[in-house]
Amino acid sequence: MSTAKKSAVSEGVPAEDSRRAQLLESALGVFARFGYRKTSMDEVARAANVSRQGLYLHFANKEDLFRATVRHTIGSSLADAKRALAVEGAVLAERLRGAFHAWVGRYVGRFGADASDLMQAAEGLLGTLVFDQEKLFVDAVAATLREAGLAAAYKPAGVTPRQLAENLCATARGLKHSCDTQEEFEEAFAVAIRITCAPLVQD
Amino acid sequence: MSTAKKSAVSEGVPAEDSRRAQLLESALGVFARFGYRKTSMDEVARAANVSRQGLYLHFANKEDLFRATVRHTIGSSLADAKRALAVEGAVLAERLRGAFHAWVGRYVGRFGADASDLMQAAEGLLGTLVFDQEKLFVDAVAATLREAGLAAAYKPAGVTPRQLAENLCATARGLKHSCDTQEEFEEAFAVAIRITCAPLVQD
DNA sequence: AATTGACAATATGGGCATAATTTGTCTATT
DNA sequence: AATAGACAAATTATGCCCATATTGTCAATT
Repeated sequence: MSTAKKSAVSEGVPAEDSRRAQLLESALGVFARFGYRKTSMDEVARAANVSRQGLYLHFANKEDLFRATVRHTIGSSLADAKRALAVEGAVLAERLRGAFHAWVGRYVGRFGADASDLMQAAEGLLGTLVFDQEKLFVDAVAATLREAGLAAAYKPAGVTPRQLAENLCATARGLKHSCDTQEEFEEAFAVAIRITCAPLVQD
Repeated sequence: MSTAKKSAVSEGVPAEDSRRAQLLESALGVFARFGYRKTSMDEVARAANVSRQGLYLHFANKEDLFRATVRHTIGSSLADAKRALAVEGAVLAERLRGAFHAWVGRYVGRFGADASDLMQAAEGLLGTLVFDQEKLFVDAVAATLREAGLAAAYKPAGVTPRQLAENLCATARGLKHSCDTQEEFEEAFAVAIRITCAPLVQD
């Protein structure tokens, strides 16, 4: 569907797509601060250093902009998370740290009080996409835990890798609500990882 | 301060205090469903099967009723939790299950959409009481974990009993937000306990 | 100790007109 | 490809009035 121009650059990424990505990053910042309802196209345009009409040149309307923002954000979050999980030569704990940083930690402390309508808007405009992507994230974490040998370590306790992954997600969710800053979150979640990976520590 | 009447009963609990406790239990149900703002004294009175004036006979006003409700609820939650942690002849996992049931699980699924102002009201009318009690809960859990020998098991991983306790609290917080029913919460938290207690399982 | 009925003072919610903002779409221009 | 200016339509915020609900406190009663 996308009009594939010939302006492909060294990286293999069309210039227009990286431009679009810049706009979406700016939009994410504004949506996170003000929520869907209280975010105006003008505010997004100013945050992205473009004119309001420049926004409409890339996105049909506010709904379209929001859909694209969520898709881009959650898509790159999942991609970054999977990349972190696959890093060669890193111990499990470090890979988990990177994955959960990409998936949640990166966004802790960036949401304002009016942002409580974001989930509702996302569900209304994108259906089960967020939920689906979250399931894929859990899948990826569970697979990594299994390959790292945690399945055997937790077998006696009757806990599956999937349950370990879901438990880490639940902990991250809780910390997201109780931590004010990103640093606080990362530090507390590092503990959660040490706890989960404890059976791997040779003593 | 309390006018100690001579109507002490078999249990050693004055009849008026158990009456008061009944009123507070009813009040908790209403506050949980409707929040502080949208709860009326009339609603509480009807839920407790007393007249509205009967309520004012026990509590000076709505603020007083709310303060007493929060104090009673959080106080008995902490007491029940400590009791569960001290149960003789129960394994650690079972004691933790009881403690977190008394502290959080018991209340999962009982809060309505309008209840989001409860924390704010509690902070405004009771200061740091809720926060303080939560700290005491963490202390109690941490002490139990230490006595159960988890400190030694997690020493190699560099995790203290207090960090284990705080991590369990974070997980409980996350599950509270993602679980719709109490059963769902208890089941998921049982997994969290198995993970935390895994080092104790002899294999 | 608790209930009923009643009361004034206050708080809250709905409706409505108006002002202000925002949206989406034009043009003309660089 | 992007900007600026302008525009009508739609949405949202604001102030006000009024009806209703709620609060806190009476006195009378069981």
